[in-house]
Amino acid sequence: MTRQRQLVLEAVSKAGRHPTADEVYARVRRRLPHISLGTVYRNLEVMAAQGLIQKLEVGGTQKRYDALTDGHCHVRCLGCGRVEDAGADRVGDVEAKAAEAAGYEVTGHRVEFIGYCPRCRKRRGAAGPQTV
Amino acid sequence: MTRQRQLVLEAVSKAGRHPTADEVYARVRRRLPHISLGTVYRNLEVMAAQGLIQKLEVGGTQKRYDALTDGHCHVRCLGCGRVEDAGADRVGDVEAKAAEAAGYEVTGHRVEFIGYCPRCRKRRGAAGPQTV
DNA sequence: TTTGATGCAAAATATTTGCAGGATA
DNA sequence: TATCCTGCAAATATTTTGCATCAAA
Repeated sequence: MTRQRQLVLEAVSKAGRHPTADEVYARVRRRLPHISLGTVYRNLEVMAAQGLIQKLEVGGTQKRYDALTDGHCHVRCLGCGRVEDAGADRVGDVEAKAAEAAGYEVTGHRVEFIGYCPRCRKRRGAAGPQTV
Repeated sequence: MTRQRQLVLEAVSKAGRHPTADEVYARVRRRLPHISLGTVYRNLEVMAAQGLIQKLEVGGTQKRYDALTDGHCHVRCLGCGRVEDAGADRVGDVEAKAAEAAGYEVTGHRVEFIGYCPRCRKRRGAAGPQTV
């Protein structure tokens, strides 16, 4: 755990609203002006693999990172692209639950399951689940 | 509806498993060798805006396109990246429903709601929902 | 003739990687 | 010393855009 990695982790936690890599980069540079974007990406990748943070990929052109690693839901705004948390993991009536979240006008939702297809299940041994 | 657009639409339908833009490009080129990748992207964009197809953005580095425009669920393989359909729109017990789907070993799921945040709701008038 | 679509190439965006040097154990 | 990490720069990968031309209404 180098100083760089420590600061990247802190930035992801403190940035709050699911920062993108360049938001993390900007935040870390306030304290470590010479850190490189490559280092930020590498550390985000390493910590996501360790489960310290979560890689989101919720749509839009950039990936986002999250300090909360449980599988909670998100709301994404079609207007400005912001992503916010949206309640419990297990969802009953998804649309209704979503509507509660922060006054959003919900136009839809998307559920994606993640795992291994039959072919990949055979191919891999006891390897742990990869990051998303 | 030009011949190019027609063929792009056909390619998305026939490719079946949520093709990426370059898969669509490759497929259309079999019948129209001089079509450009730019044209493919432009037509995918136009048709997604019209609701003829759906832009998926389910994670990974590339966007995917789908001829089915209802909000069904997907399973994505962490090993090979493939994306498949996974049952009904409204999900009761998401993990269980997903497990049914095509023998996947499901390691998690992700729910994303899409819509407009309070600020953007104010800003926009009667404009229809944008594509995802 | 006006409008919109195309092909091509270049630009923009986001992320990854090679490499030489540096820090750490 | 051996190992892992860094900064920098260059390379990749994906998507978008400018522009001259083309096709159709």
